[in-house]
Amino acid sequence: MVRTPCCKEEGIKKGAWTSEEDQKLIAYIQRHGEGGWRTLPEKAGLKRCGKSCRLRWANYLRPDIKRGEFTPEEDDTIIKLHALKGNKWAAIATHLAGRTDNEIKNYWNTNLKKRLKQKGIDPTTHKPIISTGLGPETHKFGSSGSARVLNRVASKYAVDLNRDVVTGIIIGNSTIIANVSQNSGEVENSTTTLLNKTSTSSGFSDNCSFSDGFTEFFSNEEISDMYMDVDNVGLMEELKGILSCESAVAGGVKGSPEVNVSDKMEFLDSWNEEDDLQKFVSSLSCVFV
DNA sequence: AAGGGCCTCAACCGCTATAGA
DNA sequence: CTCTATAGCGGTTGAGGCCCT
Repeated sequence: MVRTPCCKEEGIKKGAWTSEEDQKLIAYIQRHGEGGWRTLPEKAGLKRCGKSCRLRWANYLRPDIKRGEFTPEEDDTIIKLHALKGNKWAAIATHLAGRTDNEIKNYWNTNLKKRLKQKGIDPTTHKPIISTGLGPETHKFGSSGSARVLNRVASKYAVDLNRDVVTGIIIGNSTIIANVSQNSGEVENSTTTLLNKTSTSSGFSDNCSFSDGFTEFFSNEEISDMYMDVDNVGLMEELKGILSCESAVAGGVKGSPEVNVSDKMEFLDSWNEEDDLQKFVSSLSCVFV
């Protein structure tokens, strides 16, 4: 099979952009907006292929691009999101305002990957590289587990997850959860319990495993494919595990009432029928949409 | 000062996804 | 439904700068 070349024309320039070329591209986009990359070079008077123009604009010339060093907070977010999504640089970039996928990818490959290795963490699996001899230390009921259960419930009852809340759970950002929680009106105890747990659990601590493939968080179809055959027993067990986890500390979500362990267990004891799960889904007003 | 090795990051390449005819 | 053009993504490359000997 013969591939269609990216740039048909001869005499197309490659390599580093000159400031003159940059100015031409900026001026053209300011006048006509983004898009139409195929025809843009000719119209803008550039001897470049459209793809090259798009990349130059997206990765370097766009006015909203943030320059300079990555902050520790950004580092943290990238590591967490990489554990969650893998090498989905564009998806990761959507969580870092002003940073491009290319920039994040380069930064990961040149800095963060090494840093994780130095800490004894496999940058691909985000698990410790050196075995303790006692088997892998993973948190069954960390935030990843909580989010996984939400996925399973969502897929079973064909509802969509509120991405903001789930993202908050995944990256351990209680502010996101709290904001959405407060905006969604009254939140029942079950929601509060789960959010308290998920927002204050070990989350992305060193021994928390993220090898479960959480890219599915953001597509209900993907979730369904993976979890359609999950039975209620498994769901109930995981939910019970999350809600009864001893390390859970209530009060992680601002403005949420604290929930004590006996409350949780009383709540769980009543969960024996399929429609209890359905009630659970409808009660999680700020998680499911 | 020279040059070799390493690192960074902009840019390219190949592929897939998507829209529209 | 099929085909084609275009956009977008992720992996890879290579120029240039820096550091060390």
